[in-house]
Amino acid sequence: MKERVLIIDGSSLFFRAFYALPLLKTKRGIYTNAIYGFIMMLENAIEKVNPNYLVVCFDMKGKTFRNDLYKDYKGTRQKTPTELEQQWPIVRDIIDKMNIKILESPVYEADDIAGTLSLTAENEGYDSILLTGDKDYFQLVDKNTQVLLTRKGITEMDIISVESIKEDYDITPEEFIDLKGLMGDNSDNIPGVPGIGEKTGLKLVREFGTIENLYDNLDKVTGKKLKENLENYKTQAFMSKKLGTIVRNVPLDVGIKDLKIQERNYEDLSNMYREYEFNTLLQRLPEEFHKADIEMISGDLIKYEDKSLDEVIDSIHSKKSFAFKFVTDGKIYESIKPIYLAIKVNDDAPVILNIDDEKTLKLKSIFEDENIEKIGHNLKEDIMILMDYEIDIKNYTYDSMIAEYILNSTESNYDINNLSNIYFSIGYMDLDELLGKGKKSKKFSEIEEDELKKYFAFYLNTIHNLKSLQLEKIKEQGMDELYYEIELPLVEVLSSMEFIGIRTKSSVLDDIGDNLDIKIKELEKNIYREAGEEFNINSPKKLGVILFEKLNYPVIKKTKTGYSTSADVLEKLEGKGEIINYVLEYRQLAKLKSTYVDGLKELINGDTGRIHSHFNQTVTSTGRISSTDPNLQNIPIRTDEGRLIRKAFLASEDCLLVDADYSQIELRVLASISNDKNMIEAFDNDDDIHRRTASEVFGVDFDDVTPLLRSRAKAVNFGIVYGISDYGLSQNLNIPRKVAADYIEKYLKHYSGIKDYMDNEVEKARSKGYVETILKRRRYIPELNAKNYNIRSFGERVAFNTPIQGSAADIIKIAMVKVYEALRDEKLESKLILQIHDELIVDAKEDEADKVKKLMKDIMEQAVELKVKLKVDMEVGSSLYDTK
DNA sequence: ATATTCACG
DNA sequence: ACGTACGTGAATATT
Repeated sequence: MKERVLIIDGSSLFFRAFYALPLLKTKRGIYTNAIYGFIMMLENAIEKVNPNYLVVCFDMKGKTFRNDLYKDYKGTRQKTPTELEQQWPIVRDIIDKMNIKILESPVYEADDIAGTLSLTAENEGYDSILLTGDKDYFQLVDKNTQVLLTRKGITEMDIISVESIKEDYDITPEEFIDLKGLMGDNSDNIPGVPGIGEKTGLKLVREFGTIENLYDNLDKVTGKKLKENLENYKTQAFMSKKLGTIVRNVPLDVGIKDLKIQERNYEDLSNMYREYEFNTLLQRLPEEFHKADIEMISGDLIKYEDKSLDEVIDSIHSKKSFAFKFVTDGKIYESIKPIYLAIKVNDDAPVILNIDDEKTLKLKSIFEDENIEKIGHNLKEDIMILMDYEIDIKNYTYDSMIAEYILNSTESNYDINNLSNIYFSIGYMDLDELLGKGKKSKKFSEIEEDELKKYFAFYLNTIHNLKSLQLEKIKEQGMDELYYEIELPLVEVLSSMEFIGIRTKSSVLDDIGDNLDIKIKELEKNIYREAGEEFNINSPKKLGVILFEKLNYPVIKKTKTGYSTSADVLEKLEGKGEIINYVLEYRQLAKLKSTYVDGLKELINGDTGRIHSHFNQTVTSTGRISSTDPNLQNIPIRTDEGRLIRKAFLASEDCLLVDADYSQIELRVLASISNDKNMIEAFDNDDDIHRRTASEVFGVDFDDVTPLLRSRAKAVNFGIVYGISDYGLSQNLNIPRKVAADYIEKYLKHYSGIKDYMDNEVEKARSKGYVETILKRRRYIPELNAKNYNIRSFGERVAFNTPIQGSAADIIKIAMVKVYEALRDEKLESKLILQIHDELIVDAKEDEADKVKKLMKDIMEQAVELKVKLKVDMEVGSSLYDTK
């Protein structure tokens, strides 16, 4: 039997796959339907044909020689949808990893290359099979050449041979060229002869064979109109035939022998199939390349060993690397004492040890050994525990939670079980499943030991399996610096901030609370009096009824469930009755009392007298840090009454708080990345940026800018960063929409670089699927492809806001790591304790304060080199109230 | 569990 | 013609 060559019309198959399947999307928001369909069709064809040689031909973008013949060739083609465009590089990558050759040409199309190869194959004594969704290929069929035509869906294919063509059409394969010359082709915009479709075309070809013969015998054609059209469109018919003829002598620098089927790169394929969630394809790979699944089935993934601490220590010394997790009883921050330590040394099965203070301290030298590598998941928890034992961890090189966050900052859950699902399409158990939820939840010490050990075996095995996958991706995406220089060292910085906390005096809060209570009671009375009845002021529903039904205030905005009573609505009703002001003030004070007085008091740690807020490194989609329990990043400052709360946050004994605040960091970042000359100049001059904006946008002299104009300009500056709309600005400033639109227009004229930047960034996001910060932190934006206008618009705003907010986050994170390291290296006792997005606060020993102040300012201003200077304002005081 | 409101950058 | 500014977390009411 002859050897077979399978020639794939890649472009045709790719389009076919895209439209045959629903728009599939990965958990990360990458579209994959065309890729998946393509690979499935490819695999099915390979299975069916069992070829010895294999090649994929693609069309390249842009004009081909056919456009020289006829300038409108393919002129009616629509622009490729971006959902498809994005899948293009990925499918090529997969074909590469399959070690299949890709052929393409800037002059010829895929069918010309395919036609040339099939002819070459025939001449050299092979059979060839052409896989395509395009009937034009029928002209290539002969006794050694068949076409595999994709039918509906992605699994069905028809075999087209000389015989089947004869049977179905009663013409020869070559005659398809003539048929096309007469019929034309809508999709390629080939004109043909008007009035001739498939039926007439076939009749003519059956009777006359070639177009040349047809025109030689035109008198024999029956039908007046038909004859007339043939006469009138003769040149067009011949040109159409030429356009429809597949070229079979394309110069190629490969022979059939070069297309021999090669061993695939299974390792890479398995990674890619996982990434794109092609589970069926993953299962078809040889066993060893979907190991986690196999491990799970065989139970290896949850298998642990029982060894003594000494045995584990010995093996760590010989292997120099281990994954670990401390198990504390109940929630980690309630009780910091570990009861178990799970350790997995290299490939060995995990060991889950019962542990106490003495045993933990026995490991001190190992954790502090620079030559022993430590890896884990959510290491912040573990580092805090180590800090409690005064163990100073060295050489931690991998945290799977952090790694996943920089690979995809929009994931909602970074638990180990979820990562296992994402990467290995297999899960074992959630923490909630192990401990139970709500009232019935258990502590770790109450869990049956085998169950607990299985869970942590799974935990550590998964960390181990994830490591190379994630680190390779990080490297590929150019994020090594972000990961190794910023995010990873930051884990220790946040551990320390959380561990140390901030001194908080509850008596100050008590006093403020008592004061608030009096005022709140008074306001309550006034509100009830105005309303003429008592009701729950805290219920927007009931308040709405009182205001908009009983008192007949005009309804300005509605929510999904009823009337909106938010502050911006109430402010528009101001001056129309005392009750509005009472409600606004009541709301403000009630918020202070419940969230900031009562809420904060609960969270002062009884042992330390300090608040240990949690700084989360994997929450925001832009790269910022978030703070919870309590949120120390939203302590009141904008109103005088709220600001008093800050008197409760104090420097430690014999200490001062040193507060360093980046001035206008987001606008500076914007000036730099947009390269807007005007805004850069403003910062170079050290101008008051809002004043300068006001002067330019409102056309007044710099010195004549009034406070009102300045504050409006300030709102415009903020609006721009957020992705402004005229409506949004008009609402914010309470001005007519037309006026707002005018402001924006003037703004973008003066800062034209910013306009260009916005457009470019959205375009980049559309073609790549993501945007990047200055440190290559990524955010994927699948919303840009949404059909819904609102969602898509959101995507556009996110596309240019994220690089700004995210780059600012990058900068302060760099500063945090450097400040932390400098304080440690200079052997200072002062500690970094807070970060509030553009602000760092150090609890400094009184005699170190000056040194700390200088060190912080220098580090922060030099954190990165932008096109504008970074400016930091410093304040020192005994409380957070005094530093502002 | 979800919606509303409001505190911050 | 559409519906409207980025990123968070906490308290409260309501389903």
